[in-house]
Amino acid sequence: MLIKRPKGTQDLIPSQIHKWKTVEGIVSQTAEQFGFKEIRTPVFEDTSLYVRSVGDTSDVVTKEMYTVSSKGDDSFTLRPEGTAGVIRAMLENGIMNEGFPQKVYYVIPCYRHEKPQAGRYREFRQFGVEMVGSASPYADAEIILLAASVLDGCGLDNVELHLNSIGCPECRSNYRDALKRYFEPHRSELCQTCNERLDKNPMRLLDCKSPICKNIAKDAPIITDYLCDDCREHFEKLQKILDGYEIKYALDPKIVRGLDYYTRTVFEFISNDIGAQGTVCGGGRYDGLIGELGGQSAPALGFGMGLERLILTMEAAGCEFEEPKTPDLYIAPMGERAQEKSALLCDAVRRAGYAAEFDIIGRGLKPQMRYADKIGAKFVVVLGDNELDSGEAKLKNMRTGAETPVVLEDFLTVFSSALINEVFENGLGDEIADAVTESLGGEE
RNA sequence: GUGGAUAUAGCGUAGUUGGUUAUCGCGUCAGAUUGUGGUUCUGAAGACCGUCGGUUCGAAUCCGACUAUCCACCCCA
Repeated sequence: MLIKRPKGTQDLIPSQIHKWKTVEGIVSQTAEQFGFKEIRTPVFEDTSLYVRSVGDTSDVVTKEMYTVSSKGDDSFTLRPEGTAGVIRAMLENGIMNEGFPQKVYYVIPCYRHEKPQAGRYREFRQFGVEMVGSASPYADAEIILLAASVLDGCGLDNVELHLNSIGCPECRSNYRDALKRYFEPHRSELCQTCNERLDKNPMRLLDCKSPICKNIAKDAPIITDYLCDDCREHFEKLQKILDGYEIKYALDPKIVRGLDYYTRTVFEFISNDIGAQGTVCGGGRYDGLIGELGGQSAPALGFGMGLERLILTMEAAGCEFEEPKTPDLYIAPMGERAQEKSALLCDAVRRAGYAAEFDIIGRGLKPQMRYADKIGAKFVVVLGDNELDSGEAKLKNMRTGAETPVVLEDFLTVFSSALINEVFENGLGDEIADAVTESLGGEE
């Protein structure tokens, strides 16, 4: 019986990996364009870090964490999200003292013990960014613009931005009171979980899917009517900035993040093409978190983007992924003597910086040619007794079928010039030429 | 944690009211006269029909339990 992978995990196999590389490339390039630097932190952290940041009543902390105790009394938890660990690392390494703003990004696996479903895994990969030190709505806009640029760079244009402000702690307590006043008379009609929510976290009531609760919640007060002057001003300014960028968004009072640390701006990018778990990106501002974690209080914000959901969305939209690189040369030896020579030639070609392979399972010529074709080799050279004796071989261009004679002594020189010609004949030369003229601002 | 669906070679599938060597496609491997790929043709390997138990002369097919996967609730990326 074969051992199978743990529930909710997935293998990123060679035939799929180019999708990941494509997305990881877009994501990190865009982040760096915006001035964000990569950070890498441990996969596990002290359990109390998540209890304090994500919130001890949140679902993530109460029932989804992978917590282990190592020798002794320590309790560690596989990170369920990126922000807490990154902020911890920035504090611990004194990065906040190097001046504001501080901007970091990361591409990391996260772990949550949930029931797997389309777009939801127990191990999932997340691209995230955090920005510390700016309370300005321009910072909120930067973060949202960065997320939008990533989605755009992936070729996605049908992912909707939902935007809301949940205010500061003061606005929110006013709002909670208002909600309680509104829902209290309907208490007996609400579903059981909503009854509990009414006492613990009335904002969650707005999210209930039960038709009865939904109907009652329809006329409930909305948060944006309860924002204090500062919070309202911040939110309005953010909308103006986004309008200036011509970024489309929908004001959505139902966006209530499940992680406790959020304040003011919260947003989600939602796809309708990948099933029930459509939130591709979620984030917002968390001005209170750094103080909560024992640092000197500073405004901050960020987002997390689910890479598997991003890829699912791209697949649904028929987006293109980077093609995997193919070998420049395949060497087809025939016989023992030729294989020795092929090994050495292959090594020389690789040292010159090219991707090359030669037969290592002793196949006949025909299967080797098939193999060379399958792996997409650009050139093939056959080495047999004839070639070794005469010191001369034929270099075959696999796209055109043309063969050029090569003296083995000069193989590298001939091969590299053939490869350059191939790049131009194959049309890539035109692309390069176009790119050059475009960058010079020329017409044609 | 709560529902619903599904389970046949590496992948995708057929299998009629239970009947003997379990389909087909892709992929893999090998051939189609001398040492050259993509197309075509031929052939081969590859499945204890998810697991265990039951009904029956006989089960991939019917029944039960279990397991796994998928989808939805919930929650979130």
